[in-house]
Amino acid sequence: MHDFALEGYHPGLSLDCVIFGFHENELKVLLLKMKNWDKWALPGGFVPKNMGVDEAAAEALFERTGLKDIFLRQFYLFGNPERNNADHVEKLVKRGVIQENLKSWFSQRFVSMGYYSLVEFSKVTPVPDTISEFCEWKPLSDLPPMIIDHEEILQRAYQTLKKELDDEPVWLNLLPEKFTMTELQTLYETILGKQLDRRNFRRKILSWEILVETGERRTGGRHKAPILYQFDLEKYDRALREGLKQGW
Amino acid sequence: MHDFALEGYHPGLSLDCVIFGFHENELKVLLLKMKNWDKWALPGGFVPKNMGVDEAAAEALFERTGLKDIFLRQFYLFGNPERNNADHVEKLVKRGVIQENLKSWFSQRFVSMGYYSLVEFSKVTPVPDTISEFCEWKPLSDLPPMIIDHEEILQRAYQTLKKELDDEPVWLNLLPEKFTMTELQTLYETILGKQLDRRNFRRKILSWEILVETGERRTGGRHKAPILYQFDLEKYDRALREGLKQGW
DNA sequence: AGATCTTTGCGTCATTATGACACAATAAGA
DNA sequence: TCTTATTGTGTCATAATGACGCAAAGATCT
Repeated sequence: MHDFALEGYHPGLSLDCVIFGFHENELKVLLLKMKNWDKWALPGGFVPKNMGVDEAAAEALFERTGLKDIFLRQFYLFGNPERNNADHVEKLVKRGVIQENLKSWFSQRFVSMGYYSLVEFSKVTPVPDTISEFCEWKPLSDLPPMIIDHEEILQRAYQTLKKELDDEPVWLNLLPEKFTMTELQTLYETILGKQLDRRNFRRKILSWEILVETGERRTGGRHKAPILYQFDLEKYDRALREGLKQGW
Repeated sequence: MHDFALEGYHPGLSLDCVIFGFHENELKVLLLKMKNWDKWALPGGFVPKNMGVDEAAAEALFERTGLKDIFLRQFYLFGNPERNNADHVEKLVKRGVIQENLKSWFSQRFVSMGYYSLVEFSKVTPVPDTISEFCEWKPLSDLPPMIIDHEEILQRAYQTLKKELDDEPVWLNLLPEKFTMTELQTLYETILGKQLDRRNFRRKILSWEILVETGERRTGGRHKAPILYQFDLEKYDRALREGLKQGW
C-alpha cells in the first residue's frame, strides 16, 4: 500500500457523508463497521489534489452505494482542532484498521467537510471501504457507537435535513419513482417526528403542483387501491429554485 | 517576515468573510484594496493549527472590524481545484503584494471556507491587513473588480443571506440598538430588492413578538416622530431556535 | 398662531390558507 | 355478499395575508 500523502490527497482535509435512506417506515443511515473494532463510521474519504471537494464527495458516495447523480449537499465544516486526537489514531493502528506506514497521514489535524445525501433505499448496494469490515443501513432511532465525532456530525446533518424540508421538497430523492400519498406522508411524519392530518397533508402537497397522477393504482392491500403519483420534474425544478413558500 | 507554513497554519485551507453592513439605505460589503493593484479582495485569512476554523474566522473578522461576538456563519466551502491559479500568485509577487519567500505557501491549492457576517455599520473601524492598502465599505450595487473568485463568493453569500432572512430574524445584527419600523422595513426592502406594504410589514414583524417599544421616539424629521423599537432578546432567542415560520 | 407638508400609527375589508373533522367509495378476504 | 381497512373528497370555522383609508403629529412656512 502506498502512502496516502504521496498519492496526492489534499492535506488536512477529509469528507464525511451522512447518507439517508427511507425503509420500512424508518429513516436510516448508511454506516461502516470498522475492522476488528466495535465502532462505526460515516462513509467518507479524502480529496484528490486534482479534484473538487464536491466532486470527491460524489465519488465517495458512488463507491459506497453504486449511485451517481445523487442529491448531495454541504452542511457544515467540522473544524475543531481536537476532533482527530492522537489516541484515536493509536487505536486504529493497534487494531490493524490502518497500516503503520499510514500513521503519519492519519495523525494530521483534519478539518472535515460534512455532506448529507438523500438516496432511494432500494437502489443502494452497500460496499465497505478498505478500513471497514462491512457497510449497512442503521435506523436513526437505534444508532451503534461511532468513532470520534461522527455521531455529532450525523445529528447535525439530521437537523439540517429537517430544516431544509420546510423550504424544499428534497424528500423526492428518498422515494422511488412512483409512490402513494400515504407513503409520502409517512416519510414526512418520520423525518419530522410527528403525526399529520391525512386530508390537510394531501391538500398542501397537491397545492405545490409538483406531483402528477400516473394513472395507475397500487393494488394488493385489502382496501381501496391508492393512486400512484410521480414528480413533475419541470415544476419541481421551479419549486426548488423559488422555494415552496416564499415569505414576502 | 516569517514563512507562513512554518508559523503553523493549517495547509491548503483559507477563509473568506463576506461582511455585510447597512448604511445610507444600502447594503454594503467590507472589502480590501490590494497593494499596487486595482483589485479588491474579501477579508480572510488562514487557520492556525491550534485554532478551530470558526474561531479563526472570528479572529479575522475582529482584526478587520474591531468587533467581537459578531454574527458569523459558514455558508459554503469553495473547493474547486482551479480556484487559486499559479498565474494569480505570480501577479501577487510581481506587484509586491507578497514577498518572494511566501510564494510557496500561496502557491498551494487552497480550499476556502466562506463565511458571511452581519455587523452594525457604525461600530466598524475598518483596518487593512498586511497584503492590502486600505479597507473600506463598498455598496453591493457597485462592486469594484475583485481577485480570483471573490465576486462569486460574495454573490453566493448574498443569496444565502436572502434565503436565511425568510427563516430567521438575522437582520437584527445589521441595525443599531434602537431603530424605527421604517428603518427596519427599508433594510428588508434593500436586501430583498422589492417594495413592501408599510402597514402589512408592521403587522407581520410585530406578530413575531420579538420587538419592544423603547418608549422613546425619534424627533428631528418634519413629520410625526416615530417610535423607537429594540429587540426582546429572550423572545428573539426562542424565535431563532424555532424559526419564524415552522411549516407543519 | 395657523396653514401646509410629510410620515406615522392604527385601522377595515375581501381573499386565501390552515386546522379540525365527516362520509361515501372500493379492494380483498371471509 | 358482507366485512374491514384505507382511500378520495368534501365542509366549516378560524387564522393569516394583501390591498387600501384616514386621522394624528412633528417641523416648516406664512
